Amino acid sequence: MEKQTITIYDVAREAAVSMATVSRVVNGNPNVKPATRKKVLEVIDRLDYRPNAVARGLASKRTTTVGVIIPDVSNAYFASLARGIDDVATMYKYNIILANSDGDDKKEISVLNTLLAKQVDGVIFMGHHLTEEIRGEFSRSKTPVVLAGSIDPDDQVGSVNIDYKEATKDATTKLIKSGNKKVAFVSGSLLDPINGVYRLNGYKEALKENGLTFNEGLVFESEYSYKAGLKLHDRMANSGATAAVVADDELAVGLLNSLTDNGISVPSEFEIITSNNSLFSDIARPSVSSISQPLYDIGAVSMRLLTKLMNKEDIDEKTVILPYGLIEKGSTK
Amino acid sequence: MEKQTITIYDVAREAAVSMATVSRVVNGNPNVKPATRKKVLEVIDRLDYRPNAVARGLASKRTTTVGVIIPDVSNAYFASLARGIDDVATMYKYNIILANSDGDDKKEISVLNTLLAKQVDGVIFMGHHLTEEIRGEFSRSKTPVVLAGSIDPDDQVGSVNIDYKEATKDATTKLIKSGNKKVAFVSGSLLDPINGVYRLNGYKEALKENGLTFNEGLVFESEYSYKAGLKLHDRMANSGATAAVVADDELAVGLLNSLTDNGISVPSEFEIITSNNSLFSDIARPSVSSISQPLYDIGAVSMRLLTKLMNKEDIDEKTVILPYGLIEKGSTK
DNA sequence: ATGAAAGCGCTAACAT
DNA sequence: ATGTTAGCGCTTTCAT
Repeated sequence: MEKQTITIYDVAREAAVSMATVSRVVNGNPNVKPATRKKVLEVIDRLDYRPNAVARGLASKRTTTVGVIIPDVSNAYFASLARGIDDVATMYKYNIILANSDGDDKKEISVLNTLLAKQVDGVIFMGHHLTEEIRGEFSRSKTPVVLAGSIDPDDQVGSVNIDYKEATKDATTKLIKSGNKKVAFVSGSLLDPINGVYRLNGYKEALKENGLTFNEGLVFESEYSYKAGLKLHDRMANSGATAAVVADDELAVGLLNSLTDNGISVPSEFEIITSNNSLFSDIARPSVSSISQPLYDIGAVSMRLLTKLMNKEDIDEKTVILPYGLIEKGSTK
Repeated sequence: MEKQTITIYDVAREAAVSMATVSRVVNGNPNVKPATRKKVLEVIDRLDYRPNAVARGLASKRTTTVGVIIPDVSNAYFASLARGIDDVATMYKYNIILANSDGDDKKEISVLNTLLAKQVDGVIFMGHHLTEEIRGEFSRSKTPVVLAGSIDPDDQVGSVNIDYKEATKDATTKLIKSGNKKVAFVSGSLLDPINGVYRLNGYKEALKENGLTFNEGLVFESEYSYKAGLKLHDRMANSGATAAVVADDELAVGLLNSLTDNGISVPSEFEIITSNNSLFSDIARPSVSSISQPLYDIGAVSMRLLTKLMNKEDIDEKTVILPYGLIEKGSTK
């Protein structure tokens, strides 16, 4: 019992038509007489014929598959984006090949190359720091690319984000207005322009507009993890900060728990605003006030944008900025 | 500037060899004279040739792509499995097509069919209730299937899990030993054999061995979500339970927070043991004691098993049971 | 060790 | 409306 596959040819023979007609029926081409269509469909059903997408891809040069490069699916932030991407992909009859990169430059390149070898029709890239090398690969290839939740300093490819600068500015301002003179800025690598440029600038602007001077000692660069947050406590205490804007929820909750566990009361003695409004921020006690990002939508809109690019449709604006919010919960006064 | 692709033919011409030889070089076939190999590799490099995986797939009938059916990537439990799957897939030069099913029977079938149409070499399935229909599809297809964190009552396909029954029994026993006479069993749909058969039986055995009688009123069937957990409070209070074994961390933390918010002290007045030992259980205050499952490994081992199946290697045992643990944290005495 | 040639299963002109 | 016929880019016998 070998894996005997039924091909378009078998269907054509059984239905006494040409393969072209079968192909037309399968592809919904209107140029088929209803009676013929019916006959062909019956045979397809009877033979349980399933078009071979690989052959199709080779002949048509379209695979209806897009590549998704993600730092880590098991990270809640990216997983939300991925879910939005897949839902819209499905809606437009695409499948996604998901590839984890760990944000590693080399892996990103190698993964992109295998994706291109597989002839994906488009690529959605999520990452932190967009290296020159990967940007080179993007422009060398004719395959459309969209960045989801990631910034291209040169706007060469499509991208979907929120206005990180304004969001951080809002959060910082709120903290200052409530009386904090020393607000810490806690983020991931400053090499990521989202942190080092947008968020940091928003933070600085807020300080400036409120007559506070920027203090290097209040800038904390950290890994995005709960454990890293727990470790922040000592340095935070020494800095004299009484509040913090944090770029990541795990990090924020780690900081929160380490403060609380050390007898510092949040929000009365220390206020925190985080950035992703994830379940982590709701679960924590107190719950953590947060910027709210439409993560699912960022993914969904990225994929939608990519479908347009793949279709060579006219794009009004390939740099999309989605709205954000500021949710006040228990970690602010 | 059209997307002018260079093919194996271009390389063959430039290197003054046949396509067959280029193919051999690309595929690492040893039957090539070193000098020839070198010459070909130079041309490949110069022309920046990249083998077309689709053509390759059509000719060889292997796509080096596996399909992964997942209820929801944005769920931490499944995301961890997915990460393990992808890492091992990458290790063995496979890519994964990830498809969300929402655990919906219809979607599972349709997604499986598009995956098979794309000629994936294998499928990893994660789901709750394995319907007869999908099991039928599995057996009709010659494509190997492995279940990750999901049970096939008939053991027809490969699967990787922990011993849910023993784990639940251990957790329940611990709760009983610490003095609780009424321990609630909180899980997702009992239609999922993991819940309705394994976990529930483990729970019942623990009761029995400790001289307690099973009480229907202590069985809570719920959605796996934080919100659903929050809503459990009233029913839980009325049931008279003073402890609970919970099948999902979000659910457990929801229950925990609702109890705490209502003035019930955990663990002194109510004890909780959850099942996934995820970050949620660490973040919560008190942190939640938990069964620990090697989620990443379940994914990794599933994929490893699938590679063997795809390779038609001999399998010692296609039903793999991985070890679990019991981590005592703040929600138990 | 290398080449020639026949597909793989389908789409897409081009005819009719 | 339907059929014919080239490919798509590669792997894989089978020769040599």
